[in-house]
Amino acid sequence: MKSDKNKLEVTIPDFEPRHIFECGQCFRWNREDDGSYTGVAHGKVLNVLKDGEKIVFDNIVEGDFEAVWENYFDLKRDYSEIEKQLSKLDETMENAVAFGRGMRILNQDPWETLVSFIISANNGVARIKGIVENLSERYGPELGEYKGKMRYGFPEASVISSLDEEDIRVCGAGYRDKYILKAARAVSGNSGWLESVCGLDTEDARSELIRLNGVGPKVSDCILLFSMKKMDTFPVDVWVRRTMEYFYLHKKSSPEEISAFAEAYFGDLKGFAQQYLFHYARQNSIGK
DNA sequence: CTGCAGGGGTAAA
DNA sequence: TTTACCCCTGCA
Repeated sequence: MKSDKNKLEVTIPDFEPRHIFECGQCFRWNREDDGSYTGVAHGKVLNVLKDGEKIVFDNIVEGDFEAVWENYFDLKRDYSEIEKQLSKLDETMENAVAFGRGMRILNQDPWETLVSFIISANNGVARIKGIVENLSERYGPELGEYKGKMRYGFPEASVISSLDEEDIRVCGAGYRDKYILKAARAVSGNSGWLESVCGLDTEDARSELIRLNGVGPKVSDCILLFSMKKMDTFPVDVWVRRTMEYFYLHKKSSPEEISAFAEAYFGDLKGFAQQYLFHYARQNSIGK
């Protein structure tokens, strides 16, 4: 590990920024001209560049690698082993893993993830990113300038709860404005509730999340997988459904049938399997 | 440039 | 089980 001021260079195996940031799990990371990515997470601005075997973290605050980023990037987990296990299942997984090698499942902030995936319903990635950015610029905290641009953190639930529907609508959220507002009021009015959901087992956490308006089976699974370390979930969206039907089920199947198959076939690794499959399918338009 | 489908689901009928 | 939903983006 080598450090400069605001810069930290670390050798990390299985770390490919493109696959981590463009596999559809996060919405606040953007590619720079030099191939690095700049993003905001947990109220911090960071730039990540892959330089051969080395990962260069820029704009990093002393101590934050251990305090924040090690967990955020899931660095304690052995992805080589996961990739090996999944690859030997069949040729599809072998291809999916080969394509997305270096992907990692992030540990994002539950509140931000909850809102982001409420927005994701019936929506494309480009627009989701725009809405999340608008919410942050209008109502989030200033985090200082980086590369000549002011950066903003995602607004707290208490801040959003004091807005009205129109304030959220102007960010481009469309009919989801009501859902976001209700979620903000539920979360800020029940202090500790969202944190307590993280502590429940997957089944119970899921039923809690689904009580929120705008959160159904798919959105709840994404929140569980991308912000609550519930790796035994298998979010079934249109891409995963098409891919699973195409490669495994060979017929039109309901999300429940697909989940059941995934449970039996991928077991404990189904969360990771989902992410490799989703990324592989979407980037290559498989099944469409 | 204008027009028009279609989108990483969900709630309500 | 089916249908409407905001509105931005992509592509005729």
